[in-house]
Amino acid sequence: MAASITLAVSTVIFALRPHPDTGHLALWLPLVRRIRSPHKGQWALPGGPLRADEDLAASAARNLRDTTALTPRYLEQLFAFGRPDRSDNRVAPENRTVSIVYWALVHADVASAGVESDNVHWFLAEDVPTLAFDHNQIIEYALWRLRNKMEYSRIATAFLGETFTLSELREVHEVVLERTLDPANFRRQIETSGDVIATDEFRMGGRHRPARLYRHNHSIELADNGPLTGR
Amino acid sequence: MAASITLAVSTVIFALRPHPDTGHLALWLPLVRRIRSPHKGQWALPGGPLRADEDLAASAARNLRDTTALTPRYLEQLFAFGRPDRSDNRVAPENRTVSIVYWALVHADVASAGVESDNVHWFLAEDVPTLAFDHNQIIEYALWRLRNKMEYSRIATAFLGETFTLSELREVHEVVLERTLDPANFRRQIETSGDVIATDEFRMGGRHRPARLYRHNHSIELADNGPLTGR
DNA sequence: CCAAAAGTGTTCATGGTACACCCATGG
DNA sequence: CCATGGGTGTACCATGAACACTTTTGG
Repeated sequence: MAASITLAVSTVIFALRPHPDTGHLALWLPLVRRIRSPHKGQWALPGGPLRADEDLAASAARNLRDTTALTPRYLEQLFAFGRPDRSDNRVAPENRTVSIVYWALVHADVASAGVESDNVHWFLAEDVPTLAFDHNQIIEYALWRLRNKMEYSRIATAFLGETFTLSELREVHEVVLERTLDPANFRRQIETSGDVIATDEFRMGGRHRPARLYRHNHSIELADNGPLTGR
Repeated sequence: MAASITLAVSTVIFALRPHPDTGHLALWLPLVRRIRSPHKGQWALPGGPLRADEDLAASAARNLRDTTALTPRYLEQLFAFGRPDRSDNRVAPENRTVSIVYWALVHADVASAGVESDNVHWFLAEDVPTLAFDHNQIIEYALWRLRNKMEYSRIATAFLGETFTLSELREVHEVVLERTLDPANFRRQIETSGDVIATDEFRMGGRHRPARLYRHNHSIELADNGPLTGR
């Protein structure tokens, strides 16, 4: 029997939701339970074979929609993983899988939290179990890319709604980067970057001065991917 | 007949050699002539199908060795290109190819220049002809990544031999970035980065003060690819 | 001595960091 | 009134850009 190579697309999906213990925002990601061998029953990244007439990014977006019922606010190719031994398939060792992995940011509102089922579960990024295949390493790499991009692009707004306060935007940075940021300096950096636009509205209700709402500047791409923009 | 997806690996290979007109260094890359349909006779990136038991990076290195008889000084995955229509194959429209593209830097010494044949030819990066498939766009993207990485990593040394002067290193940056750099400031930036180590030797022979030779610091990776290092 | 590149010193602008301080709201 | 986060001002420091200047070779 001839050896065959299967091409699959998987997606690492990130969202911010409150931490169950502290109540502060935390990074979450959804995983799916494998329903067949190999690694049947283990948790894994959402994904599946690339369809015959489907673009790579479209396949990632479809997997994302199927598992979370959400639309990605940001979607980018992460890496193609193809070590011959990564499938670890004792059943058919002459077959291997090459996975083209995307990573996505979604805005997880309350509604989307209810999409969980027995086979789909959201995990804290800091508390991911042992996964099928090399998916733990893939998530590590996706986290590294997310943190890198958080520092020199405007992807943070993808976690938020249409309008947001600068405190909310700062909290996104703080949660992802795992360090506190000076509110005064953060404000100035964001304001001079031109990435956000001030509105006339304010977030009222706190026991403190109302915070101005901003919206993000749609005329600027979330991240500069050079000649690949829009691909 | 069922639709099938072919998985191929291609490589964008960069080297620096003198420009035929000006004599200054310039960016070159080797292309191969396609010997079969589609696009038979046109120039294209070196590459081919992934072998059954071959790692992705190993496949790229093999393509590189076959076309240039060289070993890559730097090799990194660029992107996976998979638009369903990118093959433009009128013969078998139900088949498509997904290409995982790598990019490489090689040190092109005199010997390697003789490896050209009727089916392998080095082109100036600024003067690449119309290529098969979407390979022109792929090269544009590889150039963008090369220029980006040149500014915040130490890949420039991959173009040079074991020892080099700071002028030579600066010229690599200048040619790739297409702008001149202040020699005094460049020197200080490189020296404080710790990327290179001064030797006791000097490059003699010019009608000017001899230049100290440096070698690169092997204890630092050429580029920080995070958890993917060594993969 | 001159030309040319190697190498050093100094100044200035910019951008980030630390932190003091005032503002506006709810309670 | 107080507590709390929103928002402003300012001083300091590190980094990089610009450029004058000295050094060492070959011719």
